[in-house]
Formats: sequence, structure tokens, C-alpha cells
Amino acid sequence: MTETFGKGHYLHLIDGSAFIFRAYHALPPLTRKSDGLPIGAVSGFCNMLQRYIDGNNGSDAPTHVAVIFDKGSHTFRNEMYDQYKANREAMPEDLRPQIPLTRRATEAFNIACEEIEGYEADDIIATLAVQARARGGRCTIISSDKDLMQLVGDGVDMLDAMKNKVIDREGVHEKFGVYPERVVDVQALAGDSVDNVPGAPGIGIKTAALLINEYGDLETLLERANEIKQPKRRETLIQHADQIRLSKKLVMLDADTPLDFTLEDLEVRAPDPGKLMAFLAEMEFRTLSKRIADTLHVDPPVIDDTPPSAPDAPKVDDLPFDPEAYVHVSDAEALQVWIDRIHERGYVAVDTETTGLNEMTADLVGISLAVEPGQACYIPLIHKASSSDDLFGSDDLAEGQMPLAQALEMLKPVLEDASILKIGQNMKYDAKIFARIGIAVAPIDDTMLMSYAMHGGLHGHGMDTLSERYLHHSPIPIKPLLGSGKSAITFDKVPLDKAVRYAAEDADVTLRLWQMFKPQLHRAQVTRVYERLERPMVPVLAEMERTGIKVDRDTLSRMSNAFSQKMAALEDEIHTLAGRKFNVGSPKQLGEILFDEMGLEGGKKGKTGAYATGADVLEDLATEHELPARILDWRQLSKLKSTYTDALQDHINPDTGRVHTSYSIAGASTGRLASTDPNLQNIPIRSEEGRRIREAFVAEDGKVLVALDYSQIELRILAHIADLPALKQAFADGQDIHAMTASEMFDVPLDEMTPDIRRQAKAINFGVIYGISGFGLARNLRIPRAQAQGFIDRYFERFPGIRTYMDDTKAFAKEHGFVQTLFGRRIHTPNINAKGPHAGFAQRAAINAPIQGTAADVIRRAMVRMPDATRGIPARMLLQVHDELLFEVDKGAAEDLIGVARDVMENAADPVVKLDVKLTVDAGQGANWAEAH
DNA sequence: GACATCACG
DNA sequence: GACGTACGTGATGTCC
Repeated sequence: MTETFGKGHYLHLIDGSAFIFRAYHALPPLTRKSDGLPIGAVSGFCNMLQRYIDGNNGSDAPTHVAVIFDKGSHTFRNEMYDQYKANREAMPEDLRPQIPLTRRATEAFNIACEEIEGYEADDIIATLAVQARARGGRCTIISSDKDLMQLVGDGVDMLDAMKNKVIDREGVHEKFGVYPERVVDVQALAGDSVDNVPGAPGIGIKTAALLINEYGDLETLLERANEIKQPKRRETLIQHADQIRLSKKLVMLDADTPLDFTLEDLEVRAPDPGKLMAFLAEMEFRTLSKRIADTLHVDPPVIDDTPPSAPDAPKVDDLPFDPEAYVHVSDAEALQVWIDRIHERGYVAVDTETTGLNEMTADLVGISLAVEPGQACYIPLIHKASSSDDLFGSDDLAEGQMPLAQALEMLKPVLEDASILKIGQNMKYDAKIFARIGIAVAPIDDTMLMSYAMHGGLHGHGMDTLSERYLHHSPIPIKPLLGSGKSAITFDKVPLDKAVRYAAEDADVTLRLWQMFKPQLHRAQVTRVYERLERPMVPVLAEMERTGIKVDRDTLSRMSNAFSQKMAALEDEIHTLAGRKFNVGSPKQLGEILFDEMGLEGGKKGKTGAYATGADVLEDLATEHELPARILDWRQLSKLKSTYTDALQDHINPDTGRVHTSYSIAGASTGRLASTDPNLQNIPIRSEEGRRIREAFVAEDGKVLVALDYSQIELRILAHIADLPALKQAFADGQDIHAMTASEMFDVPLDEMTPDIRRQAKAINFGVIYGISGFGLARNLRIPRAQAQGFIDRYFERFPGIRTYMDDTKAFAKEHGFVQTLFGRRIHTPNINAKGPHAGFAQRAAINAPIQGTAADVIRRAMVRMPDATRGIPARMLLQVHDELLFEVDKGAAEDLIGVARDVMENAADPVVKLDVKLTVDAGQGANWAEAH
């Protein structure tokens, strides 16, 4: 039973970031022996935690303790002052991957580990210290950070752990010349070069303290500044009064940070030796684990830290796959053995088998686990008994299965344990299956996403592809087990012996891939891409997909009927014009009628020998004949009906009344998402008739849909990457970018701009993003090729950065075999050195990839930050359409959401990339998607 | 299952 | 000098 924090209780607050940086700088750059992961700071951090614990079990031991971390580098202080901490150096590359490990270390030591997005650790510490004091308890802050000294006094003190020196009120006075309640006044005057707090120029701590002690406090000092005798000092204070007041706001800690935990949650907990040893073993800390094992009176873990013999041929490759070695787990005792092994290891590969491919409707059938190569099991849960004489199968469960509920009860703590890493191949699928039965799987690794980060553009990232390529093993195909067509069965009907071999192998393959990929991420320099842009998308997208969007069936159904009628009428008209009946939907038949029977000019046969009858061809013909125009009309309706108004109705989930798409994270080579089943990223908008389909995408009663989209994000990124001053200036001035391009290219003043000239410039702008060619532009604008080439030449002349960018990008791709986004995502270009027509394709793709890919990275960053940023707002993120996010939000909170979400989106590049062009986001809201846009 | 077509950014 | 050509996706219908 937890007691309310109050008198007699004693809280320790450890400044986690200070520990980390001290540990990092105190130790040489150690790496984990088996795979080269940098590990020095984690080692130092663990040592410091252990020393802290050893030193704090005496009579004055704390009753409550927490390690507090910073989270996110953008805080409310950046809102007040954009230069806050601006000259702070970037985190060293080999420290970055160690940060999450220090959090895991804290948890492994069974010490509360807290952080709040958008707040500095100092603010959380201030909040907790003030709360502890208010409740009559005591608090010691373990840090030597002078910014925290304002909190000291009345039951709160600080401990400099390095010097083992307590800092009380007198200690603060020693440092600042004033007592804690005036510390912020002194800091406001003196400023702080480390945090880039300006203060008053020329005034340091000594002078500041002198002034504050003379006048009492900062406000009085500023009001009476004209009384100061020294002329220079007087002028400085008068002149910089605003800057000083701002500085005070920057240094003043926020003791009202919203917390998602309470003081009671921080009660000191007994160590969990198993968890701690597993973590230390994973980190391969020999000495430290022995020392800690001694103090805990347990056996130290056995650490196998033999490095792989050759970097690119790890030994996981050598162990043959043996389906007979896989274990069929059929009862709680057997499962417990596996769970114990998982705890020893600290990680496990997990795979789920289900009744289908749609995570929203498929049911869990069984779970497979793997803890080391070749050692995997399958836990069948609801397989049906097979009976040869019953064609429809039996509802009876097969023998040899433990109860579903019991298995889940045992596995849930493991799957949710923050100190055990769950490894999967396409984890979003499994996470959604588990989420539906109340299990929140975390933390995770995903081999599909690791491959995507390292090999994007080289090949697909499905398990079979990866296994064949990297393990030289073809997994058992699923087809023979399930059959195909009408006689196909679901996995719960697969006999257990076969199911074990198939399912356990998947977990085995996943674990082997993980062991191979994990150390390679660092070498390929894509750790940050994987950890910041790929892996965090899994929970975000899983949540969006599970939420779905409400679609009104009646609206779609009415539109389908209207389309049917119009199509029937058009069909009659078309047959009359053609002189005979034919299948209007057949391009082949249409081509024969147009070019053979009617003898129209301009018939061109493609590589298959059929006439081309695409929209561009028909549009040209439409100026002379009526038939092509009617065909175009019919095709538009046919498209809308079959792909949208009909098909979408079939995708409405009967349980939720909503449509749940699935996003593939690793589908598009550039980093974009792709949406399938159904594709909700290509819902019509360009034509008026199509746009009305968006009226069927609605908000629930009492809510509205909010759409936020980046304005011209790819052109802005182009302006930054290719360094185009004219374009940057135009964006800075908020100009119409296509009109500005037109003005620049055709020497037409902006106030004389015509829509047609602007349209041409717009086509050129897009052409540049796509790796322009004279031919392509000529075809798009329907102008002579020579004229199009003239436009391009002129564009290069007016924006010389473009040519440089294109040449540099092609050269980079040829040299390295990949191109990169601003955030380090690599897109491989295997065909870049090809000869013949392939070469052109590859070059244009290489030019486009960094632009499209950077835009994709930006919105990914925004999406990853969105859940924390919008916490407390009754809103849910529903869809992403490349440069747009769609939310559903309570009516009263729409403006709140727009404010917060826009801020996240516009600043999504910070702090990794400082764009020369600001990103702007347009917002709209309404009862349906058409209105919101 | 390949191909053509067309919806989106 | 000729080749072909805007970048990235997914779903549908026809035809073999």
C-alpha cells in the first residue's frame, strides 16, 4: 500500500543528463565487444548509479528517488527566445545511441525514470522539489547545476555528487553572493554563455550580486537604474532592461510542469537482480556485473562477448536451420522456461500467427518466440482440431494447446517490460494484433525497418527477401500450408506439427536478421534514421490505423447510383458515335475503333502492339471528334465508381463503422509512406466531381475534421538544398512562388502576370523537382521541344544553383551508389551507372529522391512528436497524405489543436536541420474532409 | 499476372 | 548520333 508523500519522507532527484555527460567525458570511448556499439557513457552511468546506491542505504536514506531526463530539445524557452541554447554543440555521434540505454539502465536498477516532452529536466526537478517541500517532506537534488540553486532552502538542498559536497543556502550565497530567492535576479543580469542567456553585457555574477544586494531585487533595480553612479553600468541597465527581463524568464524554472506521475510513484523500490543482471550482461559489463552481483548476493551473469570473426560474415550465418529443433510449447511450465530465458537475455524475437492479413479483423492464432539462433518455439493457442470426414472443419480445439488467456497473462508482462526488447519483422502488424487484446508491446526493434534504413532502394524488405539475401536460407513458404483460391484455409486450421515448423522458423529468421543488422546500422551510419524516423513510426501508425476514419456509406451509395446512370447514358452515346457496340472499358477495342475503323490520325502503338488511348491522347483527339471526349467522361466516372464509391463501402469495418487503411513504412524508396487496403492517399480532389467523394469522409457527432498541409514543401526544400537565393527570398516574403518564377523567367512584372504564364512556370518548377528534360516539359506543356528546352536553359541561367545541385547529386550517386536526405536517410541508386535508357531514369530518380525524401522525413518527425505535443487535447491523428495530416477533434478544441499541430509541423526539421526557408502550414476544419481541406 | 489507365502528392 | 524521357505511389479492369 502506498503512503501519501508527506512529513518524514525524503526525496532524491538525480539530474540524469548531468550524469550522462559526466560519464561520457570521464571514460574513454569504450565499445561493446561483440558488435562495436559505443557503450562508454552507459558504463560510467551505471557505475555512478551503483555508487549512488551504495552511498545511500544508511540512516539518512531517501524514501523516494527518481532520475530525471531531458526530453526533446525544443521547449517553451525556445518560444520566448529562439536563441536559447542555440550555441550549444551538437551531441557527439557516439553518445547519441547511448542516451536511450541510460534510461534502460535506470529502469534496470529499478529506479524511477522520468521525462516530459518539451520540458527540461530542470523544470521537472523544480516541480517535484516544490511539491515535496509543500507536503512537508525533504528533498535533495543530486546535481551541481547552478540553474537549480534557486530551489535551495526550506527542506531542499543540493548535493554535488563528484565533490560529495552539500549545497545549502550558505553554499548558494557563496556561489552567487545572494540567497536562493534572488539567484534568478543575479542570473538575469549576469547571463549565461552556456545556455546563451544574454543578460546585461559587461555584468558578471559579482557585479550583479552587488547591485541586487544594494537595491533589493531586480525590478527595483531596473526601475531605479538611473540612480546608479557608474555611468557605463547605468546605461547598460537602462538600455538592456527588456533583454534582462527576458533573461530572467529564461533562467526561472517552471515549478508547474504538468506531470504524468506523482511523488508516490517515486517510492524507493527493492532492486530486481534478474532484470539488472540481464541488462548488464546485454551491455557486456564484466567487472561491473560481478561487483553488483556481489553486493546483491547473486551469481554474476555469463557474458559471451566474442566478437564476430569477420565483420560482414557473422557466425549467425553458419548455424544451419533445423526445423526439428523448434519447440512446441503446450503448457504453462514449458512457457515459463522460455520466459525465464527471455529475462536472462533481455530480448526476444516475437512473431504472431493470425487468421488473416488484415490486423483489424484477424484473430491471434499462436505466438512464436526466439531467444538465440536456432532456438525458437511456437505456442499454438486456438488451432482447430482436424477431422478428415468433416469438410467444414471442427470447432473443437486441437490437443496440445494451453489456454489463450493463460498464455497472454504470462506473456503480457514480458511484452510490456521496458527492459526487454521485443524484436519483430514488420512489428506494426504484431503490435496491432496485441493492442487489440490489451497488450502494449514496447520497446521494440524491427528488422524490416533496419533493412529499410540500410538498404532502401536496393531491394524489398519482406522476410523472405531478407532471409534469402542475408541468411542464404529460403523460409518455408506459407502457400502449401494454406492452399490458395477457394480451398484456402486459415492458419488456425494448419496441423500443429507443420505450424510449429513454419511459425518458429519466422521468429528464428527474425532473430538472426536482427543479430546481423544491429551492429551494421552504426557502420552504415543510419542509426539515427532508424531510431528517429523509422522505429518511432510503428506505434504512431498503429494507433492511427486502429482509429480509422468514419465514412458515410449512404453518401457513397448515392453517388455510386448517380454514376451508374450517367455512365449508362454515356455508353449509349458512345456506341452511337462509334457505330457499333463494344466494351468501353477496353483500351484495346477502343484503339481499334478510333484508329482503324474511324481512321483518326495520331494512332501510336506501344511496345505490346496496342494503340495508346491514355487521357493525353484522347484529349488531343477531342478537339476534332466527340467520341474521345465522351470516352474521357465515361472513364472519369468509371474510375470514381469502381475505385472509390463502390470499393470504399466494402472497406467500412462493421464493428467500428470506420475505414482502416494500412500504411507501409518501408514501401516507398524515398521515405514516403504508402497507404493500402484501401489507399487513402489518392482520394480524388482535383476534379469537382471527384472532390465530392471527400464529403463521405466525416467527423463523428460533436467533432470536426482538421486538415493541416505543408505549403510547397518540396520547392522550399529545393530552395534550401540547391541554395537558390531568389526562391528563398520569395518564400521569406510570402510571395506566390510560381508567379515569382514566371516573372523572373519571362521578364513579366508581377502585376502583369497572366494565368497562362504562371501555369507554365508552375510546370517548370515541378519539372525541376522531377529532374527536368526538354522532352518531358514539352509534352506536359504541349509546346515544341525546342521551346521547352529554351525555358529550361533560361531557368538554369536565372537559378544557377539548380544545375550545380543536379550535377553534384548525379556525381555523388555515381560515386557512392546512393543519395541522401538532409536527415541522413540513404536512398540507393543501383542503376545510376547503367547504360542506355535506364540511365536517364536512374538519374532523375536520384535528383528527385533527396527532395521528396527530405519532405518525407520532415513530416515523419512531425508525426512522431505529435502524440506528446497534443497530449491533453481531445484529438486523434487519422491520416497522412505525404504533406498533409488529418485529425479528428472535439469541436471546442479545434483551434487549440491547429495551434499546437501547426507548431509541431512548422518546426519539425529543428533542431537537426536548420532550413534556410521557413516551413508554413495551412489549416482548415469542417464536418467532412472536403470542408476541412 | 502483365499491362494500361488514372487517382493522389 | 540515337535512344527514350518528367518523381513517387496503389487499385482497377481487360486480356491472355
